[in-house]
Amino acid sequence: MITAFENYLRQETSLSDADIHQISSLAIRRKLRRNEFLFREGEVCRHKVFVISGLLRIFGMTPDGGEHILQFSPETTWTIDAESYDRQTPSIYNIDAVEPSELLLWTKADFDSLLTRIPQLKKFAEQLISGNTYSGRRRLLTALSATPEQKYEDFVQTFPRLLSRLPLRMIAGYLGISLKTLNRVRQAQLLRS
Amino acid sequence: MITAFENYLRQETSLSDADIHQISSLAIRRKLRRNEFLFREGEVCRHKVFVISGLLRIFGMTPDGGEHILQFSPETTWTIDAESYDRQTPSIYNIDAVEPSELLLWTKADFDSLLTRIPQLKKFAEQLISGNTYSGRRRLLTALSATPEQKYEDFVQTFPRLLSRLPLRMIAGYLGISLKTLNRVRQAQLLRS
DNA sequence: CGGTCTCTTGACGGAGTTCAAAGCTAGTGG
DNA sequence: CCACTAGCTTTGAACTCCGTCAAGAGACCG
Repeated sequence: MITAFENYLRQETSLSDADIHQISSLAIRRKLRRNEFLFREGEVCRHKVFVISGLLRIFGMTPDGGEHILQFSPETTWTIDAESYDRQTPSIYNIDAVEPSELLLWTKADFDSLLTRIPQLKKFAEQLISGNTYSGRRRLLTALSATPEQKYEDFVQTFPRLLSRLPLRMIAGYLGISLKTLNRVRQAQLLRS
Repeated sequence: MITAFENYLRQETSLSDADIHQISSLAIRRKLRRNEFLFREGEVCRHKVFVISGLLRIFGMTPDGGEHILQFSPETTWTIDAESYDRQTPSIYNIDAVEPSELLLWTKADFDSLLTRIPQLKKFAEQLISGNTYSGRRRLLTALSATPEQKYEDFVQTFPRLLSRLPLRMIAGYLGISLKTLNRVRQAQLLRS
């Protein structure tokens, strides 16, 4: 469990074993069942979250119950509502588990102290945040300009691994199209091949 | 011109006059005419940009010539393709001037050295970047979930000052709807009041 | 003063949404 | 481990709303 996280750090960073140990020693373990919420809109996001196994999603809800998904977080990725976490203000998003998941959590206080003590960790964290910002921007452009076909094609290219793990209605909720349209697109794609 | 920038820094930060002077002494002045490009997709974004006066936009182009606008930058704001700037890779976006504009530019080398020399500037820059990321995320949610009416209403609330300065086709390009639909929405809104 | 860009409007076509029903799958609980 | 059920997928029909095409009037700039 924890070793999965430590291996991840060894692979992705050049942190020392001592540092890695220090980081994971402050982690809180947590499991989520399928469909269980990590937190709901209105609450404050109090933890950094690393997904060891499983799959989370962060999404917003419309008054009529529609779910619009901003991001999926499969194993060996981080997730969080950065805005709520940084400012400690109520979040407008929800996070729940698409699959049964194992998580590591850090309180903001703990993680902040790690960031000051381990500059290399800070640099790594900043890289991750930047990458997230960039892909968010690309995604906004796609949302504004692409047809449903292009959106789906884009999704398949970007997340081939997730395709089989997600209910179609979530893919639709991620792409911002209706389930019906998603089916049409997939139908058309089958005929082409 | 430059004083406008220095006043901005005095107001928004607690930087010393010496620091402020150091920052502005490395700035390059630049003017853009209406519709003039700051850079085009395929080029590398080599400068930090502060808008003293005027109005810029950053946008992506579709093969058929459609312009999809990611962000407007009026006076006393910063703009940039962060992804291209940070990694020094070709950008997929364009930046041009909606109005005649006066800019300050810093090369990446110069600005990086300022960031190391003036920690407070670094902190300020990080705040700006975060804020940008957060609003980008909120915007993605809107793009995915809102109706044209809601998108327009949202725009009016968020940028009341920009409304009269922008051609309608750019507002449409920002909201991801057609000019025709935008007109319909505005028509309906007139009738309601 | 000419020309380009902008805004507005109309008609039309079609793509996407909504509603509904049916069969199937997979997760749950006994 | 099996049976049941809730949820998922697929499909159809009808409709709505948005986009495309087109034309004309007006505003602004050079």
